[in-house]
Amino acid sequence: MLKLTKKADYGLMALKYLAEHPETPALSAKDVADAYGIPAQLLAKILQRLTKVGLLRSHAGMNGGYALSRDARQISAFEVIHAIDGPLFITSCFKGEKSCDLTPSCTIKEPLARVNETIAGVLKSISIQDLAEQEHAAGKAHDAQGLVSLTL
Amino acid sequence: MLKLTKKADYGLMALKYLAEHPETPALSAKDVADAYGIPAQLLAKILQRLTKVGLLRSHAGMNGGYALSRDARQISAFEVIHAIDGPLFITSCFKGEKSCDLTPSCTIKEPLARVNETIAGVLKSISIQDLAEQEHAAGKAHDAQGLVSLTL
DNA sequence: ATATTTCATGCTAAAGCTCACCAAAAAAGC
DNA sequence: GCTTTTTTGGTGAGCTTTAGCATGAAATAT
Repeated sequence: MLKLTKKADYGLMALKYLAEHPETPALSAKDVADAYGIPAQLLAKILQRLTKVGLLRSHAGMNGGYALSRDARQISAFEVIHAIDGPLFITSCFKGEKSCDLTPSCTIKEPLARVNETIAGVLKSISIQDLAEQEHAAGKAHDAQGLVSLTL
Repeated sequence: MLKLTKKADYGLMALKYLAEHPETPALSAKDVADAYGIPAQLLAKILQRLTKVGLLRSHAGMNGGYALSRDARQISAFEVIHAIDGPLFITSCFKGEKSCDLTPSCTIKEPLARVNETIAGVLKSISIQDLAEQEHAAGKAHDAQGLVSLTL
């Protein structure tokens, strides 16, 4: 449980791949799909969505493809996940703005909302660049330390 | 996305309700279901599972029902969620022990595993007692502060 | 014994996710 | 201008998960 969808995984992988190849002006959806062995059609849709929200810049035609619209350091994992999977709510209660449909007694959501914000904060603190660096510097101890406080 | 199931919600609500009524020796599934307006049959299954993992103690027969097997302070939200929804994995990659099925190139899972542990840590730091107190002391500033560190 | 309640299954809809197919528009190269 | 490459958009089928219901068996207090 509490896992994100394959779409989000694919999206993160694709952005990481783009971040690792800054020299090429654009990479096609098929290039990325082949590199990771993920379904091309599905990845295409994902990249389209990421383009629509402004994380990617698309270029049609030959030698076209996708490229990051910002520096990899400026794109958080949270943005990617949010763009693909929608708003993240840990409780299945609030599906929008209003609270529980029939149960006004869902007294759980308040404390869990804090948890929600904490998780969001963690994901916001991780950039695509972090994901890309992870591979090159596998096992290398990293000095950067994100501290997240949770107040109940 | 990234939301837990209604079952987990119901489970947390039920345990919180039990924690709020320590005077009664046992509460039936129907009592809890009626109190929150959640389907009784579904809640029964959830409580059965929580009993099986040892979080609850069941008592059959008349005036029977369920009761916490430990102090509410000793039961974490993580245990409840884990018991109901199974192990929490943020990536859809590792479905067990082995990594990605066809893609050995899922270079995302390592950094996300850290996120996973962080979230688990947050959930472990929250007890049923915390949930129960939340209602009585709504708006009251709480001194306890759980600190979770995330090292990328 | 009997009524009440938990326990243990199995089953059926409903929803979401994954993935594939197809046609159309855009841009570059010949 | 035509072809090729690539994005864009719609649609639908197969699958898994989830939510909820129904039913019967075991346990227990009165």
